Amino acid sequence: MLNRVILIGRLTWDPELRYTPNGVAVASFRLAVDRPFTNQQGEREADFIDIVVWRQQAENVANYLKKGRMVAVEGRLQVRSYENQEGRKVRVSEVVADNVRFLPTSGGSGGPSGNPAQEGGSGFQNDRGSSNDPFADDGKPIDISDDDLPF
Amino acid sequence: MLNRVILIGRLTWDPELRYTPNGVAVASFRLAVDRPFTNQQGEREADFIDIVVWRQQAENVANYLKKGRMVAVEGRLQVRSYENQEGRKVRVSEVVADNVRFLPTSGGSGGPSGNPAQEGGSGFQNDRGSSNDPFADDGKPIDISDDDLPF
Amino acid sequence: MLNRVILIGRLTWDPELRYTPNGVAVASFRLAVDRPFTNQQGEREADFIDIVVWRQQAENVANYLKKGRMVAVEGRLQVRSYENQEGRKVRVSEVVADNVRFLPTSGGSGGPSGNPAQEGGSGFQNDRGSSNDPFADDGKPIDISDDDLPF
Amino acid sequence: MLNRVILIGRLTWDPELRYTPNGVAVASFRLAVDRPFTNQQGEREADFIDIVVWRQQAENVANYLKKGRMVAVEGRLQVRSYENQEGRKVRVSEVVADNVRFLPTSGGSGGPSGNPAQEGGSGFQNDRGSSNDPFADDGKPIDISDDDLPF
DNA sequence: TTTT
DNA sequence: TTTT
Repeated sequence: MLNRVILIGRLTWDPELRYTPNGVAVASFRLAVDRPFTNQQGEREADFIDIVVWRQQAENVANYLKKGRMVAVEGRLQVRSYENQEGRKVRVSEVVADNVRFLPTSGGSGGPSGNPAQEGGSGFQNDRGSSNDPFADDGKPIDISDDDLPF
Repeated sequence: MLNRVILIGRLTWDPELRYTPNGVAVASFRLAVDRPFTNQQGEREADFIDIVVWRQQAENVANYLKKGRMVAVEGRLQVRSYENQEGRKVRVSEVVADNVRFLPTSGGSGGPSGNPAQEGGSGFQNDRGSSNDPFADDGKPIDISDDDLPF
Repeated sequence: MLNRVILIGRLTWDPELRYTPNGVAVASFRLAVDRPFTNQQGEREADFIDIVVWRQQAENVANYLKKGRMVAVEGRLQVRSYENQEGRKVRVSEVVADNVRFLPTSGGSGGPSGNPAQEGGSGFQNDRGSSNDPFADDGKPIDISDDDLPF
Repeated sequence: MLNRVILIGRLTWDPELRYTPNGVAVASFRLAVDRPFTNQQGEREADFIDIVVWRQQAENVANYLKKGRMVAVEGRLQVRSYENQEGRKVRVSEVVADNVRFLPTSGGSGGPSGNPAQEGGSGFQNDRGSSNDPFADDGKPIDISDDDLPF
């Protein structure tokens, strides 16, 4: 009923382009997506996720993406099932993308491109002037309080 | 019951950092998120979306992000409502982020960082070899066919 | 560059259907989406989020949805800005839906429809047989261990 | 770097509950998620997606969910890889859920629970009154026009 | 075959 | 093993 996947990761190798008998382009590539935590050995692992993309975006992917490039992918998770030569059922999972956004691969301006290590917050209170709400397009002074804490 | 927002965009100005009376850090910034289509004048518009982030990530955002930097944001859409000085009800919408990923801002290696213009596909069929399924880790030859077209 | 919103909530009133001068249908409704936590008074609040949907789905929404019905909505967050009669800039946020799924409103079979209260886990270990991986379609015995803990 | 999956589907069988050696609960189940289109034979297929959930939510899932129940799942897509007894590399994909919402299974009030069939829109223009913007909490009359069409 |  |  609803099936949505959004990923940001890097291509583990160059994309592969093929065509259906009717001439419809389909590109496939594998994405390394870093896990948000480290394992018990303190190493950061990744999930290696197969992506399929069709038609014009397949051509773009094949023409412009290379191993190591970073992309954002939107799509749905598809699971295909078949029997292999030994009669074993094999399940293949892949993300069928309807949107692949090419992202810059290494930063030029503006500081580090990765997230900084998690360090402790200062805990000091900001002594600021009249308006506490940077989004207020209206006169009301809104004081932020610990009531607003979302977690 | 379920409320999930995922955005990629650029900061329209430097983030602002404040603290609650209890010393909890909260950062806010505005994101320009390009729309996926052009308007009737052929111009690409953007949505300007306010983001709020708390605690350690607020400190990181304030320390490392600047106007123009690109980020991926995950969070929930929050709508607050209040009466302004003229007694009008004002609604404020913002994304309360639980995850802000810093992205590289401009590409070095590996080709263009934006998506290429949408041009027509070739329509020619690929003369491909033995394996039709780039993901197959098994012997079965799978022919892609137009049956697999997802849209 | 990427803008995706996914919501599950209930309509706060019946949808409203209108048409553009060119006869294109557009439906709008407001969704109450419960927050995932309670406020400091122990009450569960909700975000009230405006949804817009176009064309055929607008007609379906107008024909079949009523106040109180539960839906899943996929779309993008749009922020429009204009000046009101007093010359104040007003920002309007809404989710432009490309997919509205109608969900059953109250449970028949199979137990409670809401989530149960959070109670403590038992902590007892399961004494089971050979295969530890319910998804294994292969012979390898996979032992789950605390290494697999994702959080 | 970013890995988010959101699904709505039905359990294909009762969930299975296990515990790690340290007594941490882990539940697993399979979800049938209908595809948004029909295949060339006009049949609606589904993807069968494995879900894993940990700790307290695992206990809740095991206690309250049964085959056929509808749920919304939020999580990340995980791909594990191992060698089976024949020395073949097997890849296992599953969604590690951090949020499982129980949904009502069959509708009581309020009309049909599935989406209606896609029929043609009327194309007639609405003869509407004073307010054009159902969301306007302000004086400005906003005329919707075909410029607003998002797709 | 596994990205940075 | 495959939901409605």
